[in-house]
Amino acid sequence: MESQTPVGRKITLNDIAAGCGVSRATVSLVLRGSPLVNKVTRARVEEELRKQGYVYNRAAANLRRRTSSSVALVINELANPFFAEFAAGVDETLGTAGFVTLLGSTGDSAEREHAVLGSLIEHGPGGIILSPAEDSEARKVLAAVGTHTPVVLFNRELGGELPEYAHWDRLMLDNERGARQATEHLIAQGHRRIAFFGGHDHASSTRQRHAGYLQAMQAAGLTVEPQWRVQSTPTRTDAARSAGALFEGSGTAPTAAVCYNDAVALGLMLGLHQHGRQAGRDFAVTGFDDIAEASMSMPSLTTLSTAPRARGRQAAEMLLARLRDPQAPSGTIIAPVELVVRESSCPLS
Amino acid sequence: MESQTPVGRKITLNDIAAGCGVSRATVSLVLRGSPLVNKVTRARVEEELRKQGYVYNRAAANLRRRTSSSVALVINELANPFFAEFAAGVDETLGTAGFVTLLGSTGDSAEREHAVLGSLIEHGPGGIILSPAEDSEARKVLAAVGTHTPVVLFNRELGGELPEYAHWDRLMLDNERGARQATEHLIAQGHRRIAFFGGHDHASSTRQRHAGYLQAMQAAGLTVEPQWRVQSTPTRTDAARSAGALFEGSGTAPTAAVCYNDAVALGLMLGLHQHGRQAGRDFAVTGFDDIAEASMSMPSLTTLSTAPRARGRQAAEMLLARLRDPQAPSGTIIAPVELVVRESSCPLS
DNA sequence: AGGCGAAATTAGAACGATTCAAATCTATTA
DNA sequence: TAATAGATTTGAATCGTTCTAATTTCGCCT
Repeated sequence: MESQTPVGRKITLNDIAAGCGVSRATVSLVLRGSPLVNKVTRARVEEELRKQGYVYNRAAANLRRRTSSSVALVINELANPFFAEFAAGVDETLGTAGFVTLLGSTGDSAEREHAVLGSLIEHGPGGIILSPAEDSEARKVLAAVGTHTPVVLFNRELGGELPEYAHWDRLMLDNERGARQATEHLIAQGHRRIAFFGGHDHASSTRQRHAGYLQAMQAAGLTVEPQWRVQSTPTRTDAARSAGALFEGSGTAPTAAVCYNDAVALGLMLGLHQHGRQAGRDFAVTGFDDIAEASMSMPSLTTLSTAPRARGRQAAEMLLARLRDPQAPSGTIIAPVELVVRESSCPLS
Repeated sequence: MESQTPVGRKITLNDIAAGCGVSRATVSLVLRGSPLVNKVTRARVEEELRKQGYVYNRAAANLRRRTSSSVALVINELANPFFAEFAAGVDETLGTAGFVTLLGSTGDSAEREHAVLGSLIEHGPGGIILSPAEDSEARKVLAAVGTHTPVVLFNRELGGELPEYAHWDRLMLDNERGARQATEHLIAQGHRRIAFFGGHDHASSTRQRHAGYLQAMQAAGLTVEPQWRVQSTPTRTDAARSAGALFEGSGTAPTAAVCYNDAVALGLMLGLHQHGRQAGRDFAVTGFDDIAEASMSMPSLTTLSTAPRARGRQAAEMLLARLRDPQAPSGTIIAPVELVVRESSCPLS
C-alpha cells in the first residue's frame, strides 16, 4: 500500500498532472468523466488520483463556473421537532441532488435572522429555504438576500409587502382546511358547543385556522359564543394557564375545543383537569401538527398531520425546480394536512 | 433612493473599483477595514458598495487565502430532538465565531455517512463535528475525510482502530455513570427485576450504558436474566414494537427498565400499554438525554440530563480551539450527566 | 511518403478575491 | 527647491478549477 502520508500540503490538479506527465486540463476532464480522454490515460490519471489522495475543490470549481452547489436553510427554531424533521427532509433531498445544506438557526428573532442571512449569502448559496421568524419583515429579508438568490418561504408569511420583482416561491400548510376538518369531525361526534383555543390572532397561521373553524361552524348552522375564543401564547404552559377562560362567565360552556396546535392542545388537556373535566372522556380536544408526542399522550391526541419531513423534501424540490428554471412563474403550494383521529376527540357524552 | 435594480449580473470588486475610480486593491482594503486607506476614499468606496448592492464572495477570498469559513456538522439522526438541540448549539457558537455550518444527516447509516462526508469534504470545511452512525468505522471515516481536516467526535466512538497520526478530539457523555445512577435509583425504588432496553450492543454508547447498568445490578447483588436485555433501533417506533420481548418466555417478567435513551423510553411506554402495563404505575422506566419532551410526557420521564445544547456549544468550542492551534495535543472530554427524577420511575407496587 | 480527418491533449485566460512590492502622492524640512 | 519620510494607492501574481481554441498525435488511405 502507498504511504498515505499523514501530513502535507493539499493536493491539487497540478500535483496530479505533474505526477503522471499530463496536463492539468486532461486531469480535469478525467475528473468530470469526459468521453474525450483516452482510456489508457484515464486509467493512469485515476491511479494517480487515488495514490495521492486527491480531494476535489468544489469551491474553486464553483468560482470558475459561476455555479453553486449549496443551499441555505434558515430555520426559526431548530430545536422544535417539527422543524428538525423538516430540516432532515430538506437535507435528504438536497443531498441526493448533490447540494450541501448551509444551516442557519435564528431563534425566532428577526434581528438574528438578518445577521444569519447576511452571513450565509456571502457563501453564495444557489438558493435559500426560509422559515421566517415570527416578526420577520419582507423588506429586511429582501435587503439581506438581494435579488439574485431564489427563496422558498416555508410555513409563515413575511410581514409587509414584497416588491413584485422578487418572485419567491411559497410552501404553506392548509391551515384553513385542516381546522375545518377538525371542527367537522367534532360536530360529527355530536358536539355543538365548540371553542377555538390558543394562538394569537395577529399571526397569519392562527387567523387561517380560526377561519376554517368558523366556516365549519357556520356551515353546520351553529352559533359561536364570544367566550369560546381564547387566545394564548402557542406554548403548553400558557395554554394550561388559560384553560379556565373557557368556563368563565354566564354563557354555556363548550364541550369541545379545536386547538391552535398540539402544544396548546396538550396544555389545555392538562388545564382541563383543574376545572373538573377530563379530555377524551367529557371534553373533546383536537390539535394541529401531529408532533411525535401527540400519539403518546394520555389520551392520545386527535390532530392534523403535517408530515414535516415530507414538507422538507417538498421545499427542497421546489427550490431545485426553481434552480433548473429560474424564469418559471413563481408559485405557492398549500400542502394538504390530514386528520388523524385518536382518543382525545371523544363523542359528546 | 438609488434604483435597486431587481436583476443583473453579480457585483464584484471590479465593478466597485470602476464605479468610483479606484483600484480593486483599494476596495479590498476598505472591505477588510484596513487602516491604510484614506478616510475620504473609504467613504467614497463604501457609498459605492452600498449603491451597487455589493455582496462579498467569501468563497473567492477563501480560495486565495487558503482558509475556510465553514465547519461540517454530521449528525446521525437529526430528527431526534437530542441531536437537533445539539445542532442548534453547534450552529449558535459557530455562527458567532463567523463560521457557517454545513449540515449533513446520515440516518444512522455508515454507508450514507461515508457519502455525506465525501460530499462535505469537497466544500473544504475547516473542520468536522461528527456524531457517528451506529456502525461507523474509523478506517472508512478517515478515508473519507483525509488527514488535513480536524475532527471532533461526539457521543459515540468509532469502530476499529484509528491510526495514531490522526489525533481527533472527542466529546463524550458519561454513559456508564449515568446508566449506573438510573439503575441505582430504580433499585432504591424497590425494584429488583430490572431490564436494559433498546440500542444495539455494537454501538459504543450502548455498551457503556449497559455496562453501567450491570455494575449497579451487581453491586446490589441482583442477578440479570438474559431476556431482560432487549435490543432495538434507537427510535421510538422500533422501541414500541419491541416492548413485548420483555414479557415473552417463561422467566420472570421485569418490573422496571433502564432505557438506552429517551426516544426508546417513550416508545417503550407506548408499547407497555399493549401489554397491559402502564408506565409510572405498575412499571418503572428511565431514559437518557432529557429531551424537551421528557418533562412533558404522561407520565413525565425520569432521565439523565445531558444538556444537548450546551454540548453542541462545547463541541463547537473544541473545534474552534483546534483550528486556533492545530498542534495542540488532542483530548477527550467526558461530559457529566445528571439524574432528573420524574414520574415514570415509580416505586415497586 | 504525404495527406487527412478524427481523436486526444494542452496552453492560457478566466472566475473574484488577497497580497506584496513597487509606485505615487503629501507634507515637511534642510 | 530638492530631498525625504510617511501616507496612500496600485499592478500583477496567485489560489484551484474550467473552458475555448488551438495544437499535436494517430490511424488509415492513396
